[in-house]
Amino acid sequence: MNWIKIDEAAKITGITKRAIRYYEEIGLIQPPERSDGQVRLYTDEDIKQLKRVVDAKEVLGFSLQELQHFLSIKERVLEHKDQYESTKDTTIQQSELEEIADGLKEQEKMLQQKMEKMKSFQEELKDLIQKVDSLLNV
Amino acid sequence: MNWIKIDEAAKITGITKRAIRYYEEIGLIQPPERSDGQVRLYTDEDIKQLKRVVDAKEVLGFSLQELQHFLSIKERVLEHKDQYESTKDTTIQQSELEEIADGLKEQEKMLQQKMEKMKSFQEELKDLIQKVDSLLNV
DNA sequence: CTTTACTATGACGCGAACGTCAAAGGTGCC
DNA sequence: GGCACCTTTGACGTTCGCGTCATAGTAAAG
Repeated sequence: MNWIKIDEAAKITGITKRAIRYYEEIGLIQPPERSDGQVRLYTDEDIKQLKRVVDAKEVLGFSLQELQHFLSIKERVLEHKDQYESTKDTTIQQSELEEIADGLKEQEKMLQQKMEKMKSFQEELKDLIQKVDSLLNV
Repeated sequence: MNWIKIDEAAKITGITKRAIRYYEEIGLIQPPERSDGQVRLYTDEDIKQLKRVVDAKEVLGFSLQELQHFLSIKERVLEHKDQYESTKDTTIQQSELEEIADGLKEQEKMLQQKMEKMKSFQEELKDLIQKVDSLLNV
C-alpha cells in the first residue's frame, strides 16, 4: 500500500491540511488509518474520496452540510441495494425510498437548471472575449 | 418609469432587503435613485442587473468579490469598445487589454471544467435515481 | 393630522469554513 | 541520541454574507 501523510494529501487535493482535518472532524470523510504515533496515513482510496468531496464542494457549490446529506443518502441507497441483491428483506422502507427518489430527482432538476444558466453565462463570456480580441487585432 | 421600492424588489429577485442593501454597500450594484425622503427607488433596469448578480452568485458559485472583479472587467471592456467605435484614441492600453483577455479566457476555461464535472456528477445522480427506481418497481 | 406601515442607517450578532498559534509529541537522517 | 522538521490537538481569531435589533425618518390612507 502507498501511504501518504497529510502534507502530501493537501498538495494533491489542493486544499489545506487544516481543511482536511476539519472535513474529518465534521464527519465528511472517513477517518484514515493512523500510525503508532497517531499520525494520519492516507491511502489512494482516501485521496480519491477526498478529491470527490472537494470537487462537489467547489464545482457544485454544495455546502459541507449538503454534502453530508447527499453522501448519507447515497450510502443508504447502496446499502439497501446490497440487501436486495443478497435477497434479504427487500421491503424495508418503501416510503423512505420514495422520499429519497424525490429528493434525488429534485437535485437533478436543479443541476440541469444550473448547467443551462452556466451555458448562457459562458456565451456571454465568449462574447466579451471576442470583443476584446477584436480590439486587440486593430 | 415604473419605480418600485425595496420590498417589491426583494420579492421579485428572491433575496432579502438586507441582502440588496448589502450588495449596494459593497458596490456590487449601482445605487438606485432615491426619493426626496431618501427612499430607494428601483427601475426595471436596476432589477435586471440585480437578477443577473443573484444568478451569477447562486448558479456560478461566485463569491461577491469575484463578481465585483468580473463586473468591473466587463465595464472596462465595454467602455473601451465605445471609445473605439467613436474613433477616438484606440491605443489606450494595449497591455491592459491583453491582461483582461487572458483573465477572461482563464475564466472560460474554468467554467468549461466546471461544466464537465457537473455533467459527470449528473451521470452519477441519474445512476442513483435508476437504482432507487429499480428498488421501487419490485 | 394622525395613524399605520414601510424605509434608512448603524451596530451588534451569527454560523460556516477554515486560519493561526501554542504546546506537545512523532519522524527521519546523520 | 541529537537535531530539524513534521504532525496533533486545542483553542481562539477571522472573513463572508447576511440576520436582527434599535432608533428615527418617510409614505400614504383615512
